[in-house]
Amino acid sequence: MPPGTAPLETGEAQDAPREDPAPEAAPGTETVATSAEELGRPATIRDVAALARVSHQTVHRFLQGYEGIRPATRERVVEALAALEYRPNLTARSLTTGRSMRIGALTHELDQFGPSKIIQGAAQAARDAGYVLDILSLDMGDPDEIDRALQTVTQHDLAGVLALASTDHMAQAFGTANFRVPAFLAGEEDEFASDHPSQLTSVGFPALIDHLAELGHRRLLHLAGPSAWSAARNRARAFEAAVAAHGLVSAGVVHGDWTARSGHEVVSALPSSLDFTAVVAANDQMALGALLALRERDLRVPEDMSITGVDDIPDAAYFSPPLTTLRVDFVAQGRRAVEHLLARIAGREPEDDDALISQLVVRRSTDATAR
Amino acid sequence: MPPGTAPLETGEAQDAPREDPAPEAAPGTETVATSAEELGRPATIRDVAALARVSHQTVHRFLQGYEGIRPATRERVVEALAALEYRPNLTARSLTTGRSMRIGALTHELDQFGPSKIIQGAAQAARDAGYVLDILSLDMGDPDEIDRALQTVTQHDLAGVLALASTDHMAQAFGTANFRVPAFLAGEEDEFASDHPSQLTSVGFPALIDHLAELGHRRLLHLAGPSAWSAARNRARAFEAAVAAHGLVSAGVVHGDWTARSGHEVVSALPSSLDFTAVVAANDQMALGALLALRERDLRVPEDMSITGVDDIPDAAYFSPPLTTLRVDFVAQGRRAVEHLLARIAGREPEDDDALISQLVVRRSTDATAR
DNA sequence: CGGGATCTTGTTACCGGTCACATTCGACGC
DNA sequence: GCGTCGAATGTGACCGGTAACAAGATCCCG
Repeated sequence: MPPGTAPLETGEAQDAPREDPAPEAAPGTETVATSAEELGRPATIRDVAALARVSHQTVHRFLQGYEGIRPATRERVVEALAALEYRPNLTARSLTTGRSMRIGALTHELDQFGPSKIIQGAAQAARDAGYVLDILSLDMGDPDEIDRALQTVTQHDLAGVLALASTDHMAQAFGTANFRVPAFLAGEEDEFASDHPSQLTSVGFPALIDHLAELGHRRLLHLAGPSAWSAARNRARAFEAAVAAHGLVSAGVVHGDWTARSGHEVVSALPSSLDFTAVVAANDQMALGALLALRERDLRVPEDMSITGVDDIPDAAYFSPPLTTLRVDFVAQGRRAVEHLLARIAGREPEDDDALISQLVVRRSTDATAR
Repeated sequence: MPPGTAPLETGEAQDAPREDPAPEAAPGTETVATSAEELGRPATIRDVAALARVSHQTVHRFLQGYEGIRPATRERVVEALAALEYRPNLTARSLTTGRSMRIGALTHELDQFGPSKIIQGAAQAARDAGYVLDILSLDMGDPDEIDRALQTVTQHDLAGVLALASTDHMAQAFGTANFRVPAFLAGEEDEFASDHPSQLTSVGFPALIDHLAELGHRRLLHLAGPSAWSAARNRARAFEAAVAAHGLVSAGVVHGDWTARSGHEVVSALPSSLDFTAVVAANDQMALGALLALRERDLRVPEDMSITGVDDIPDAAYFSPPLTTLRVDFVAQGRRAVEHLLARIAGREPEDDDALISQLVVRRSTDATAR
C-alpha cells in the first residue's frame, strides 16, 4: 500500500478556469504540480500522469507512440507533458532496458589529424541519432588497458562500442575482447583495404601515381607509415599495385611513424645519390618532414624532386611548396562507422555504402622531372 | 512478500569441501550461483549477498568501505565478490544518487590542434578519476544547439559539464545556461588571461619578444586570431604588453582565423613596403601561411623577415624554415580543466595550481635582422 | 438486454543500487 | 542469569522508467 505516490483524485480543481491554478491544498489531497517551475526538479512520468489525471502507464503508452488512446485523454497527456516540460530520464530507462543511448569510442590517438576528424564525424553521427559518444581513451602500451576499457563498457551499459584504433595491437585486443554489446572496429582507412579491391584500380592511389607518371617520373620511393598500422600497410600495398599497373618502378619502401620528424629523419638518412625522382609519402606530415630534409640536402622541390602526401590536412596547401596529396574524408569515415554500429545495434544489416574515394589534389610539390 | 529473491538458506553446502560445489538444487531451495560463468550475466549485489549468505546491505556496506563488519563475514563477502566478478552497475547507482560518473564536454572544434589536445588531456584526467568523458559536439551557428546540449545534460544525469569552447559566443551561451549541475568553462588559454597578470611579465610572450629584441628587431607585426576568441584577445594583449615593456614598436595587428589559409591571405594582402622586420603570429598555422606568403613575395625567412608562432604543433619543427614558437601544454590544460570541474563537483575549492607556462622554442625562422 | 470481444486504462512488480530504519547478536555489569 | 547497550546485520522502500497482466469501459450482436 504505497501512500498515494500518484494521487489520482478526480477533483474538479483541474476543470476550473485556468486563471486560478493556485496550489490550494485541499485536505487529504496531494497538490499536483501544474508547471515545471512549481516542481523545481525534472518532471517524472508520474508527475505528468498526476497532472493529466491518468495513470503513468497511459503517459508511457503515449510516449511510445501507442495509437489506442482516446482523444480526450490524449489531449490531457499532451498538455501535461508540455506544462511540466517532461524529458525522459535516460538513466532510469537504461536501468530497465539494459541499454543506453551511449556509444563508447575506444581511441588513443586523439591528437592526430585523421583520428580526431574521425571522432568528430562519429560524434556528429551519434548526436544526429540521439546518441552520445563516450570517449574511452586508452593508454596504449599497457595491455591491461583494454581490460579496463572493457569493464567500463559493461559497467556503463553502453549501447555499443566503436574501436577507432588502427593498430594491429588494438585490432587484436579488440578481436579477443567480449564486450557483450555490439561492437565495430573502424579502421582509419577503408578505401585501400583488401575488401574493396575494385577501388584500388579506380581512384586514390592510382590517380596519384598516374599523375606522377604523366609528369615523367619512373622511379618512386614510398615513405610508408609504421607497419603495425593497417592503414600504413594498405597504403603501401596500394602504392605497389598502382606502380606496377603503370609500369613504373618502386625504388623501395622506407618506414616512418606518421610524424614529420620521422619523415625528416628517414629522408635525411638516404644515401647521397638518389635513384628516384619522386617521394610518395603515406601522409602529409611525413611529406612535410621529407620536404625539409630535401631542402637541407639542397634539392629543390619540385624541380629536382617531386613529393606527395596523403590526407590533405588543412596545412598541406601552405607547405613550401604546397603539397600535392590525396584528400581523405575522415569525417565521413567517422559518420559511417557510427552508422554501421547503429545498424548492428538495431540488428539490421548495415547498408552497403559507396566506397569513400579519396581525391587527388594537385599542388606545386609535383612537377615534370628534369631527369 | 517478495518470493525469495534473495534466498538466505543457511545450508551446509557452502561449508562442505570446496571440491564439490555442484549445483544440487535442494527441493524448495533456490540455487545460488557460485561463479560468474554460472550466472551468465553481470552479478548484482544481491547475487553476491546470496553467495556470501549475508544481506545485500552488508555487501553494500563493505563496498562503501564500512569498517564494522565482522572478519568472518567480511571474508565471505570478499570471496563472493571475487567469485562472481562483481562490478557495480553504474546506471543503477546513478538512478538513486541522481549523479553519474560522466562528464560532458561541450566542444565544436575537435579538429583543431589545441582543442583536440585539450580533449585528450581531459579524457585522461577523467579516466584517471573513474569518470568517462561524453562528447557533446555542437554545431555552432545554430543557437538552439546550446539548448539541445543542455537537455542532453539533464537527461543523462551528467555529473558535470566542461565547456571547452573558446569563443565569446560559446562563453555567453554557457553563461546564461543553467545546467543544474556543476559546470566549468575552460578557455583554451589560461596563461595569458587577465587573472594571471603576473605571468604576463615573466614567461611566454615576454620571452618571445625578448628573443626578437635581442636579435635587433624593433618593429613587429602581430598576426592575431579572430577577436571573438578569448585566446586571440589574450595573446594580442600579451603581445602589446610585451612590446611596450621592451620599448619596441607594434607595427599593427592584423587578424586571421587561426588557419594557414588566413595567414597566407593576410600577409599577401599587406602593402608592398613593409615597415617591420618580424611577424609574431598567434598560432603556428597562421605562421605557416605567412611563411609561404613571404616566400611568394620573395622575402627570405629569416634573412629578410623573422617569424614566430604559438602552440608548437609537432609540425612546426619541420616547417621551412623550422618555426620559432611558444610551446603550450594543451594536455595539461585539459587535465586541469577536468580537475577543476571534479573539485567543483565534490564541493571542494579547486587547488591553486601553478600557472601553465609556455616555453620559448627557438628555431630557424628567427634571426638577426639585416635592417 | 445479456454476454463476450475489444478497446482503453490501471495495477503491480521489476531493473540494481542506496538509504532509513528495524532487528538480532554479543559482551558486559550486577 | 538477566537486562542493557552498542555493534553487526537485515528489511523494506525508493529512484523513474518499462513490462506483464488485470480490470473497467465500450461496443456489438444475437
